[in-house]
Amino acid sequence: MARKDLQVVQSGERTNAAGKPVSNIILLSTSDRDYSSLRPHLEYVNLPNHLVLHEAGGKLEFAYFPNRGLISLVVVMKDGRTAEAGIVGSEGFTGAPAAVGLRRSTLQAVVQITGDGFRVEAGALQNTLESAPRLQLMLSRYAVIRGMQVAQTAACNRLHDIEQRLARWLLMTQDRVDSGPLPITHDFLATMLGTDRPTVSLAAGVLQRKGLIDYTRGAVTIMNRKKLEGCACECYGVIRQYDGELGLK
Amino acid sequence: MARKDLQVVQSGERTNAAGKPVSNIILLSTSDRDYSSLRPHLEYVNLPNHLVLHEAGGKLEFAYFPNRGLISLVVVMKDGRTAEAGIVGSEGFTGAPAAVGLRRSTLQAVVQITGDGFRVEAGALQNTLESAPRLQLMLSRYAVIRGMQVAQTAACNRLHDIEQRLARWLLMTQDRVDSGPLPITHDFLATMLGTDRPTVSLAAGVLQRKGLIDYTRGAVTIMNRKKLEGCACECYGVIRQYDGELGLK
DNA sequence: GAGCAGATGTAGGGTACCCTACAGAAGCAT
DNA sequence: ATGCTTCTGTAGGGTACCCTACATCTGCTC
Repeated sequence: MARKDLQVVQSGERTNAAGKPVSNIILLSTSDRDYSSLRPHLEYVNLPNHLVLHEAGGKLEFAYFPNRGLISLVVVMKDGRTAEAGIVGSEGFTGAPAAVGLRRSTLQAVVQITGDGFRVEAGALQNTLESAPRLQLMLSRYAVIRGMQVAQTAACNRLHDIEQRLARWLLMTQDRVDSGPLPITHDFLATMLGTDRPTVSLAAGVLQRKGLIDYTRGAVTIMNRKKLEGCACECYGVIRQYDGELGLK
Repeated sequence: MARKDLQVVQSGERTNAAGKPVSNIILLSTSDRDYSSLRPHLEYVNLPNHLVLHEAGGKLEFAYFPNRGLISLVVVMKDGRTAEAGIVGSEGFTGAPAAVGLRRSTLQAVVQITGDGFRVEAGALQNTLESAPRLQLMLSRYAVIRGMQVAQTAACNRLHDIEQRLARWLLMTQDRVDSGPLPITHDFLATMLGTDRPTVSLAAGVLQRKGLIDYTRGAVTIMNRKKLEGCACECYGVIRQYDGELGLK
C-alpha cells in the first residue's frame, strides 16, 4: 500500500507559485489537493554548499524540501566534535519536528552538496497539515523511515571501522546526487564520520589504492561502484532498502 | 454505539476492555474519543525479561504500549554483534512503523526489564488511526522525538567512551523504571552498548570504586545519582530534555 | 609566477578498546 | 554439601584510532 501513496503524479510538472519547477519526491507524491494547499507556502531557495539551514538546538523556522543537492543532519557536541546522524536529498525533507507540532531540534541541518529546493515556514506547514491528513501521514512516514536509518547509523558508528563507513557514506551520497565527482573535502568527511581529518585521508588513500575511488582537492569520484559496495558495511544495504520505500531509485 | 464506549474515563484510571489498568503515558494522554476507539483493541500482556517482541527485519504484528518495564530497540548485525538504538518505557510505544502504514522494521524489540503493558494488532492500529487524527499525530510526534534521541545516540556511540555511555544508560534506564536496583547483567549491558562483556565489567568497576554505583550478580544500583550524572556525557541531558516533552518526570 | 589559503600526505606516540582465555564467585538444584 | 550454570574479575596481546605536528601540494589571486 505504501507504493501507491508514493506514486509520482503524472499530470504535468509541478511548480511553486513563482513557477519554479519541483523535483522533490515528496512534493511530487502528494495528492493534487494536498499539493495545492501547500503550494502558496513554497518558497524557492538556493542551497549553497555549507549553508547552515538550522543551528543545533535552535528554533525551527522552516522545513526544507530539496530538489537537488544534499543536506546533512549533524549532532554537534559542546566541545565542537560532530557526527552525522542522517542525510536528506530529494527523497525527503528537513524539519520533521515542525511537521508534528514541535519547534525545536537539537540537530544541525547543513548543506553538504550544493543544490536547490523549497522551504515552508514552520507555522504555515503546521496549519496546512491540519487539513491535509494524507500529507501529514506522508511526512510522518518519512520521519519514521529516516529514524530507522538513523538507528542503523547509530549501530554502524559503534561497530564498523572508518573504511567501511567512508565507503557507505560515499555510496549513500552518490545515490542522492547526480553522477559525477562528489564535491567534498576530507575535512568535511571527518565532520560527518565523527573522526579527524588524517584518519579520513588514510582511509581514502586505502580505497584509492584499491582503485575503488579517486580524488583530487575537494572532489571524490567513485571509480568502481560494485567493489566499493563490497567494501562498505552491511548498513548500506539496510539503509538502501528503506530508500526504496521512499521512491529513491 | 454502546453506552459503555462513551463513558468518560478519568485520566489515570483508564482500563482496557478486560479491566486492566493503564499507566502508559501515551494512552493516558489521548482524548476520551480516541481512547475509546482504541480501547477494544488493547490486549493486556506481560512483558517478561528478554522476551523478543519483534525480530530484527521481521514483519510487524503488534505495537506495544508498556505500562511498566523497559523495552530496548536493538540493531542486530549479520555477525551477531548488536547495539541499542533506543529505549521505550511507559512514555512511549514500539512499532512506530505500524503507526504510519509500514509493516517492517529492521530493529529488534526486546524486553530489557520485566514489566507489562498493552499490545494492539498492527492492522487494527492503522484502521483506528484513520479516524483518529489526534492520536495519529501524537504517535507521530513520539516517533519524531525518539528519532532525535536515536540521532543523539548515533553521535554518542561515535564520540564518547564506555564509561560515559554506561553512566548515561543507567541514568536513562532508572528514569524509566521504579527506583531500586536495575536487574541487568554486564553481558546484556555489553549488548546494549555495542561492546564486549569484559569492557563493561571494567567500566562498571571504575564507577563502583568511585562510589557512584553498586552491583551484584545481575543487578546494578545507582548509589549517587548526582555524581553519576556528572560522569555521563552531555547526551544524557539532551535526551532528558526530549523526555520532558514526552511527559516523563 | 609568486604568494596565499586551503587541502592532503605522513609520521609517531598514546590510548581506549577488542579479543581471547581462564579463574573465581554467586546463585540454584539435587 | 555437591555439582552445575551463569556471572564477574582480570590479564595480556593486538589494533584501530585519536591527536599533534609538520611537510607538501593544489588551485586561486594578483
